[in-house]
Amino acid sequence: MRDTLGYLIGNVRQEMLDVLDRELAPLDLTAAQYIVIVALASDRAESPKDLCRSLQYDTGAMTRLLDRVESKGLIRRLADGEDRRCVRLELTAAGRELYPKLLKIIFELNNRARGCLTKAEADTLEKLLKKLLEKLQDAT
Amino acid sequence: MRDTLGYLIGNVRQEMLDVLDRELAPLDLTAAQYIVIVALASDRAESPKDLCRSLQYDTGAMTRLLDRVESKGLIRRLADGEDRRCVRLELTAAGRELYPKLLKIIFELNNRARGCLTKAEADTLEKLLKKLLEKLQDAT
DNA sequence: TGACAGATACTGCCTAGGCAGTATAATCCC
DNA sequence: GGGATTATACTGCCTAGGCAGTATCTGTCA
Repeated sequence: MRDTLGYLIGNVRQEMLDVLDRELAPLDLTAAQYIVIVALASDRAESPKDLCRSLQYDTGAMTRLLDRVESKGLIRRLADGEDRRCVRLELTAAGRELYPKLLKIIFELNNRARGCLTKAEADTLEKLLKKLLEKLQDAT
Repeated sequence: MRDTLGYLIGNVRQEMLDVLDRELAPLDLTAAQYIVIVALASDRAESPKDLCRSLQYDTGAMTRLLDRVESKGLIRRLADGEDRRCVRLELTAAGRELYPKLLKIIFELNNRARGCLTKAEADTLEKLLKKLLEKLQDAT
């Protein structure tokens, strides 16, 4: 039972998430909020719609997540000139300032995890996870 | 970024959790609740204390999780004769009935995941996840 | 014995995600 | 053009987990 892939993956994720939350705490950010900042800063999203799609996130949950990030003064909601249903998101100066720090944290967390294994093992793990993810998504 | 171990693991977990929730829905159970039933039925816990320890779960969250499971008539809270701070948990008949069905679901989910890979790959993945989990936990 | 430390379960308050329903806007199609 | 469908963001209600504080109980040790 404890050897189940689901069990192992769940626990590894929890360990990594704990580390991430600890790194983010001094910045007064949570793991969920950090993803929003990174997605906006790296130009991979500029609206709630984009975020929901790329993160496969519930739209209701996203509304509230953005409320929290906005109330911290890290993003702004603007009207979309083209489509009045949409909201356009913009990082504030404070939000932009966080980005390099967040990149550093991601980078170090990844290194820390990979450092638990040999280079060959880490590469193999990455390859197997990618394959598993792909096949699981296909099955849907 | 999307090649990060953390990102991959998070996504694989989400996919597996989605499948699990879909399997459990007909039984009117969630993933969190199913773990409680299995732990009690397999004699790996008989109190909130045991559950919190083995699942590394917050005691407040556990109280409320048990509330929900109890309100579904699957478990009972009893007084512990030895230590009056403690609560003893017991499956009801309805709770016990679920157990074999849950085992089947776990078994099939694990097979489904492993079936996405070759036998050798699945074994390697399991081994690497175990190693990673162990090292990460040591680092704490 | 009696104060004190620790354990146990619980509560309140926070973040977080999912689902269903709603209001508004855009688009499609007749 | 106008009605139906779809898209977008949002709200309410649910489950869920973490942290801090509390009441009660156990065990220790001075």
